Amino acid sequence: MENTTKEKILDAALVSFVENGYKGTNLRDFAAGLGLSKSALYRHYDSKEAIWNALLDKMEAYYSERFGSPEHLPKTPASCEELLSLALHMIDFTIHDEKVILTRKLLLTEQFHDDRVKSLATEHFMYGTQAIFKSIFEKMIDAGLLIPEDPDMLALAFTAPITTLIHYCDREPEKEPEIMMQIEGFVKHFIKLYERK
Amino acid sequence: MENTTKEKILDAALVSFVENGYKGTNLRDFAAGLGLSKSALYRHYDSKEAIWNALLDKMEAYYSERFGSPEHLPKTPASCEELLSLALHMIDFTIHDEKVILTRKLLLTEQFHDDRVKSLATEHFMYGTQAIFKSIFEKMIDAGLLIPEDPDMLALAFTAPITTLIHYCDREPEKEPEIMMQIEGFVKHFIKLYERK
DNA sequence: CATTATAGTGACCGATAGGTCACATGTCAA
DNA sequence: TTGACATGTGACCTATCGGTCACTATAATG
Repeated sequence: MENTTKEKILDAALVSFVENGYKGTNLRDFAAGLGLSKSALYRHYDSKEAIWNALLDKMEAYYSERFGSPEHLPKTPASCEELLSLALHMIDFTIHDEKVILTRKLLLTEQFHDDRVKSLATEHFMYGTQAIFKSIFEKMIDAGLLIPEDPDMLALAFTAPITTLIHYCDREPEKEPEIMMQIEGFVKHFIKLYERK
Repeated sequence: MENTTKEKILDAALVSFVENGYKGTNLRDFAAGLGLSKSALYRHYDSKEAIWNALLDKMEAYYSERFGSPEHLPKTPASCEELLSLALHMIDFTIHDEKVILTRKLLLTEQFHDDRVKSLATEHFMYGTQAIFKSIFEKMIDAGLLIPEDPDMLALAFTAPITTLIHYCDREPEKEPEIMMQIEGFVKHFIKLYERK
C-alpha cells in the first residue's frame, strides 16, 4: 500500500499493459511516463518480464485474498430490496474504480497470451463473482426470499447479464448512465422473476 | 471465398493476430508460416497495417451481412422444445467453428487497442446476438409460448449467460463437454422459468 | 569525515522489427 | 520470339527494442 517507486512502477505497468499490450509496451516511454530513465527501472526490476510477473503476483494475491476466504462476503440481504441495493452498490463501485476497470481489461486482452492471466480471468469472470452470489442466493432461498432453484443457476443467471453490461461499459464509458439504468432494470427484472411471493 | 494467396494471408493473419497479438506478430515468421518470404507479402499488401485493415474490412462485411438484414434470422421456434434445440444447435456451431472462435478471441484481445475492433465487439457481443433472440422472443410471446415480458430483457437474460459460458469454453476448450452440459442446463432452466404454462 | 547503500543517468550494444529494392521466374498474349 | 505482368526471393536499410555498464548524486551511518 506504500507509495514506493517499486509500487508506482506496478501501477503504471497496469495502465501501460492495458493501453499498449505487453508486447506493445516499450520501456523507454514507460519509464519516461514515470519521470524515470529506462535504466532506473532496472534498479527495481530485472527485466520487462519481471515487471509483468510482479504485476500478476499482486493480482493473484488480491484475488486469493478477496475470493479465498468466506469472511469477505457481503452480508446477506434480508429482503429483495436489500439485494437490489447491494447489487447496485457493488456494480457502481466495480464500474467506476479505475484499478478494477484496468484489471478487467488486462484479463480480457491478455487472457490468450499468458496462462496465468487465463486462470485469473476464469477466476474473475466465472468462479469468483458467481461464488459470491451463489452463497448469497443459497441463504436467501433458505430464508424463503427466493424461489428454491439451483443456486448455481441463479448465480449464473444473475451475474452474467450484469458482467456483459459491465464489459459494454468498459468499451463505451460515455454510455455509463444508460447502461447503469439497463443494469438496474435487469436486477429488478431478476428479482421480480425469482422472488418468492 | 476463393483460395487466392491474398485470402490465405488474411486467414493466417487472423490466427497470428490472435496468438501473438497485432504488435506481437512479426512478418518474417508470419510469411514463413505461409511458405512465403516476407517481401512476397508486400506484393499483396502494402504494410502490416494494410493486412490488419483488410482483415477488419472482411469481418465488418461479414457482420453487416449477418446482422444487417432480417432474412438471416433463424426460423421462429414453434415450441419451447424447438427453442432448446435451435439454441443448442447454434451454440454447438459457434463453440466448434475455428474461424468463429478466432474471431471472438480477436475481438476480446484487441478491443481496447483499436476503435474498429471495439465497435465490432459491441456489435458481436451485445447488439447482434441479442437482436436475434429479441426478435425470436417477440414472436414467441405473441404466439403465447413465453410469458409477456420485455423482449429486450429476455434476450439479455438468455444470451448473456450463454456467452459467458462460451468465453469460458474459449479459454478452457478441454472442459467443453462439461460446459456444454452447463449450457443445456441453463437453457432448460430459462425455458422452465419463462414458458407460459 | 569517510563509507556505504540506494536511486538515478546517458551512452552504448546486439537483436529484431517493418519496409525497400534489384533481380529471378513463369505465364500468356501479340 | 518477345515483351508485359504477376509472383516470389534474399540482401539490405533504418529504427527501435530490451538490456548492460560506467558513472553520478544523495542521504544515512559509524
